[in-house]
Amino acid sequence: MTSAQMDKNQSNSQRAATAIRELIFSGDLLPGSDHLESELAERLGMSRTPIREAVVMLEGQGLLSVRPRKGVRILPVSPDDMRDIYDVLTALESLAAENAAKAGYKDEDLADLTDAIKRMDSAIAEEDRHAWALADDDFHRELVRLGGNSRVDEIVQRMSNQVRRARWVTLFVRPLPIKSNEDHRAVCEAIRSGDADLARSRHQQHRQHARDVLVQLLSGLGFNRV
Amino acid sequence: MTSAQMDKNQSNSQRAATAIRELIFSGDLLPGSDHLESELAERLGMSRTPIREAVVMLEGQGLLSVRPRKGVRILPVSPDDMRDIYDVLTALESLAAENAAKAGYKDEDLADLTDAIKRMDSAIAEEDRHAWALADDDFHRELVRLGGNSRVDEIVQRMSNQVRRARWVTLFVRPLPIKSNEDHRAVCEAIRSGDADLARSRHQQHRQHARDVLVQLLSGLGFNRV
DNA sequence: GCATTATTTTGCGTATGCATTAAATGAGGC
DNA sequence: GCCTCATTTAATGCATACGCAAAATAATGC
Repeated sequence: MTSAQMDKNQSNSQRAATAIRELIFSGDLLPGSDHLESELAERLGMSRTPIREAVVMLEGQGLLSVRPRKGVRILPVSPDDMRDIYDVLTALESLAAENAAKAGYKDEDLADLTDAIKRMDSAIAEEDRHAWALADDDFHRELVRLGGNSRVDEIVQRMSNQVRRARWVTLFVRPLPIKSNEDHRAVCEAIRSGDADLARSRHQQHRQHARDVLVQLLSGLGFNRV
Repeated sequence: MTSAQMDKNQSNSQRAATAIRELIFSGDLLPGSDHLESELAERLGMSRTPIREAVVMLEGQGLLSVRPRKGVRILPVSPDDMRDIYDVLTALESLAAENAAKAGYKDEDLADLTDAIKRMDSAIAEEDRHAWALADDDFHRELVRLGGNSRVDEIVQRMSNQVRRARWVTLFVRPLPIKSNEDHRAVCEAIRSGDADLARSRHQQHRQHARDVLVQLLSGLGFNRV
């Protein structure tokens, strides 16, 4: 899982950034925990300098905060945070859906999107939640890409990363997301037919529902942070 | 204008970040220009280390990009970029307006908002475009604050910074924004009366109009970058 | 025994030097 | 005259070192 391959031509700072990100997502660095720069440096086998740069980057992405003399703190994500993040995702992905519908894509342009839907279908048929999650990610990423707004792309990516930590809750506690696929298909169809309003509203509804389910779940199960 | 006051207890990295930001906004560092780290270090009277950290931060905010051996490039903002940015602002500020309306604020909570509107009114009466711009900024910032979503707040701030560079175009070339104030008042009223849908749709319309005017202006005047 | 001060420890911010490597320059062949 | 390859130049990425300030610990007075 930890794909720590030595990509030759990228800086140690970048390697450090992705490595620390991985450590956070994998749960190796728990939310709320503190870590000294020197500790991370030793752990990743480099000096403090690239670690610091990585930490500055990750702080900008909202994954951690540097607290002088207390180490960097891995930021927890509360249910309220999750609601905020989902609201941003809802707004921006809906915008992407709308713009994608306006762009007049042909069927071949939507190949990746329909493929992702297909994979979600078969994943549901086999009750393979992990495969479903991967395909779902692909769907959303491709949708945003089709939206053609690079800043939306970037922000959505950032927010998705923060949600990813609660993935195992969304995956294994909630019921199999069957209705979800109807939504995906509807959004895709609206894009194909160029109905921007429908694409937007349908995706918005889809995301809002997902948000409600997740927040309810997290609060109900007593998670105050993830 | 260059408020380079020596705030005693903040790091040089942070000072460097704000200083470089100022240099960009003030036009001292022109869009598209390249600057060596050592040059910036000397200019700000510190070593390269804090400069590098500042540069990493600003790169994360989309203001510049580090291009190894070519120096940091101040990123230009094309009309297309401007459209993308305005679309993000539209989506997120509309969300904020909606949430603000749902929050059930009392009149006193909306004091800052109405105050900003008042200042815009008098600024228009006196044809003081600079004062209007300041009040307009305040209005939008306060609106987003009332939305109560910290991530929306952060992202909007970031995007607004990028727009700010084209401010002089929006300010002095376009006609006096009289209609703009009607919009602001309507949004404020919708929030007061708790009409979330109206608040959202009205603000969306307001922003989309602003976007169209600006993009048209920039393209028409032959600005390919700002 | 507790509070308060003195001392030590320790983590961070920054400066500096060096090795790496991309760009620039020059030499030589065509 | 122009293209190719070797050489030089120089900016960066990184490691290291050091001083300072905050936290932790010990010591002293009450």
